[in-house]
Amino acid sequence: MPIQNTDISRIFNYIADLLEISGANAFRVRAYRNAARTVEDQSRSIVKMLENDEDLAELPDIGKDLAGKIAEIAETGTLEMLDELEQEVPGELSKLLEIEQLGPKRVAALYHELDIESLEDLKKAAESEKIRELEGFGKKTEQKILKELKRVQDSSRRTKLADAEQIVIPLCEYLKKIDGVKQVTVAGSYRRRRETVGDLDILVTCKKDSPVMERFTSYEDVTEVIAQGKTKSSIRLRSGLQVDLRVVPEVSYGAALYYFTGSKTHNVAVRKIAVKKNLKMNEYGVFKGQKDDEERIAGSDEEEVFASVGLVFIPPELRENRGEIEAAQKGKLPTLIERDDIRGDLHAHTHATDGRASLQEMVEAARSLGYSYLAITEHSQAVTVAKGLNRKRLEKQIEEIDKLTDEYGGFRILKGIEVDILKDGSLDLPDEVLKKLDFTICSVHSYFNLSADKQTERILRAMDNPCFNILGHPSGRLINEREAYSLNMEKIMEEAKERGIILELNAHPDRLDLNDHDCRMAKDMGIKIAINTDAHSTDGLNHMKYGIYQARRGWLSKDDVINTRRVADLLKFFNR
DNA sequence: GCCGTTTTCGGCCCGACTGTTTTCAGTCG
Repeated sequence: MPIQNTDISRIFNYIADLLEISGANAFRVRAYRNAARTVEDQSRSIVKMLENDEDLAELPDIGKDLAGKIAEIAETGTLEMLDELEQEVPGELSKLLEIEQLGPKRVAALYHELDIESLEDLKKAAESEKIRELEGFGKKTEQKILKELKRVQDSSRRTKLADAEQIVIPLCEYLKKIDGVKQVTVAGSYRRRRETVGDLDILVTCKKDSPVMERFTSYEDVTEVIAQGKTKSSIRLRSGLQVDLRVVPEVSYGAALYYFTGSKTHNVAVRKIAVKKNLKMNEYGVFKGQKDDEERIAGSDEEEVFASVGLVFIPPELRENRGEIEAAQKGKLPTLIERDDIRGDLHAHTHATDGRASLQEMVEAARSLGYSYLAITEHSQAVTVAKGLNRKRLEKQIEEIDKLTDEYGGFRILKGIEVDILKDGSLDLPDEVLKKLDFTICSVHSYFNLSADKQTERILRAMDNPCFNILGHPSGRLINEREAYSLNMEKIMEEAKERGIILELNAHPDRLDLNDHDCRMAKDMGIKIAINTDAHSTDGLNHMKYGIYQARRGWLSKDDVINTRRVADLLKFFNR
């Protein structure tokens, strides 16, 4: 198995943890974390870059030393320096940092004073009430640690965006109704539309005497009040999700929204620009001048904050420090795709297979969304659990669609199939019947555990078939449930580009497949994307927005996405 | 450990809340 970028970034983060616990210089620690981030954000394989003799020290936050360390990892899979570090600090201690309340200083104290080396040791010590005796600890901290240990075991998972939405919308409604509350906005990774959120950050502006904090911490869904102050409170909800509320002054609203939307690395990078311009930037605004004589030059809205450091507005989805700041400086930000750009959906099932609605119901639902086309794409016969269509049943559905099409003037029902890519790379239905369709989506639904080489080869062989139009949910991952199968995505994309094959961005909130990185890579390579809901019900068609969010995070414009086209232009992509 | 239009040393983002203190260190975002 070749060394992947994530292997390298994991090692760097791990080193940073251990260095932190060993009391190393904080900026040295940060250097490792910054480098980990840089490596993770590369859409190309670092090992390949090395093979091409590229100088890794030219990457941001990677200098001569870390470039050498990356080369060592690429060659040996590990680092001599790490072995030495582990002699000094037990590696298990890095896991203790995942416990809230425990940072490097406390972990070091637990190790030196109580010989705690693992989560298990920690639990024993807390249960026997030894931790409260340590200097800097106390009874409350000990109890919080026990609680945290339990929570980490129960679920350390992030919450899917769609699930967070279910929780946050009623909470915001509740907050808006409280006396004196003016604005309520969810910031953080939720506003950046990350596929999962760790916690929720809500900002409010309100009149001075508003009881918003008290009402927030007494919301009916609260199981724990983690902190409560005048401007900041944190609660935990029944779902386990943590929610932070910040009350901010109106003159600072834009600065606070910007600050708490993040991402952290984006904010840090922009604050560095501010420092260079002799400005100070924080959640209260952008300030000019020295401490005693400060002047606020921006803060009430985000545009103003951006402008104060010479940037145009950067959409929240792009704020990940992946080149958006440089693009904004040069005026080269992409015009991101919007929900209204979508003219139709190219992936839907009916109750002929595992869908819940009839053909007619699905078509009606698509029409009511304002679409001008909908493709029906059932599973093929190999997916027996979904009653996948064989040749005969597919031909029957083709007839049905033709009949229904006559009834719906102006709305186009496209004839498609989600045909299985079999283990050997052949397609699950004969070409003669596939040729009768407007297009095909080809997907992997079996043998997820092949080696990267074999899986890649399998898909490439399928792509050799001239009936192959769209690669469905390309990585196969299910968020929080199943990892993507091993795959050389870059190779797949190169070949897709060559053959005019479209990649799907499956909009189902459990899939969001392609992910944001891969969308960006596809765009950079000039590959077109279809954003599809894979709807199994009329409601399922509404998942389109999640696909749009992910597409925006992947820098996609209207032009990059084929189902923003009129049907006549769309069909040209299928070359039939 | 990285970085550089105050450039090879000396910086490196900044503020709120908590618990354990008795003025602040540690942690978090």
